[in-house]
Amino acid sequence: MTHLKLSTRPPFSLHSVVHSHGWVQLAPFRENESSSGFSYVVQLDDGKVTELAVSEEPGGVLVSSSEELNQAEQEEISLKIRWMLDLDRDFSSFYTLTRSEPKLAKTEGRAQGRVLRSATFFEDVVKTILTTNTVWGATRNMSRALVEHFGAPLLSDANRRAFPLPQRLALVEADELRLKARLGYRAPYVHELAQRVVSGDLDLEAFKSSQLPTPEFRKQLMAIKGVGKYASANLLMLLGRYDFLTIDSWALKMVSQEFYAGQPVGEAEVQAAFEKWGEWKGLAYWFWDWKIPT
DNA sequence: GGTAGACCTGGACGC
DNA sequence: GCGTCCAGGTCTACC
Repeated sequence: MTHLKLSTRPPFSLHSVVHSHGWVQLAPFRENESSSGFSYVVQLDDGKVTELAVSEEPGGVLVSSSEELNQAEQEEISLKIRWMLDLDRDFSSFYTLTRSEPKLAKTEGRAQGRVLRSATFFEDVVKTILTTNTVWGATRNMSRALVEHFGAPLLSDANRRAFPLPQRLALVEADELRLKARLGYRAPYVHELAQRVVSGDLDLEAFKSSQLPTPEFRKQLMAIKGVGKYASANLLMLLGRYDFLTIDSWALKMVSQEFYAGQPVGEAEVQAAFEKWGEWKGLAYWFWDWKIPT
């Protein structure tokens, strides 16, 4: 077992990152309620599969690997966890704005802002496609089935597997994805995505550091089959681009209830409601203290 | 550019 | 237990 300690920019709360959205419920994540952290099975560049247990400690997080790691593997894990938890981002200007908004009054105290990501952007794109046009339970089932059938196993426990690499999914027929992972009509989208990544046609990991303006970047995301308006906005959030809102049916319902007395609203009204938040509008929307309709 | 219909799964509901 | 209906985004064909 190898332990790594990673520092973070304060304020930081691992609990807030883990509960920022539902990703921790999707395999190969597993929530650890006793430590307010999580575990995650990952396949490293050299092929090694290890399970990481992540918990909070003063000044940062502790990462415990189930396998012994050499220096290069430790550095790879550090980079992955820093990305997954967005440890280096500065949220101070967002918190300055939230201090004058009662609906976001608790955000700074809870250190909310960081959004949990998967280790690779490929994994996040696939999972986002799995959230479209379905209920959350089905998304969880599809993600779990992908991992169970196509993920690389831990040497010590074949029941724990990493999220499948694009190389693996590119070799699987779309029909097999449909049948075994119950992906339905999404199967050819995931299959084509994996093939494009493997062929070099699409460098998804480079998206993490793209400098393109958000509107153009969004067009790139929407060029991926299966990624439309909602999915692209969700992926922009995951990449730390908060100047674009995730508008889905839930957003329309919430904004209608919160700002328009229950009257039907469209995308324009949702955008208008959060326009003043500028580069932080996605986060303001995400952590807003909504009035949940009864 | 806008719109209608198909795609697929799982939950809710009625019988 | 079985059948039916519906919600949930995106794509494609068509206008």
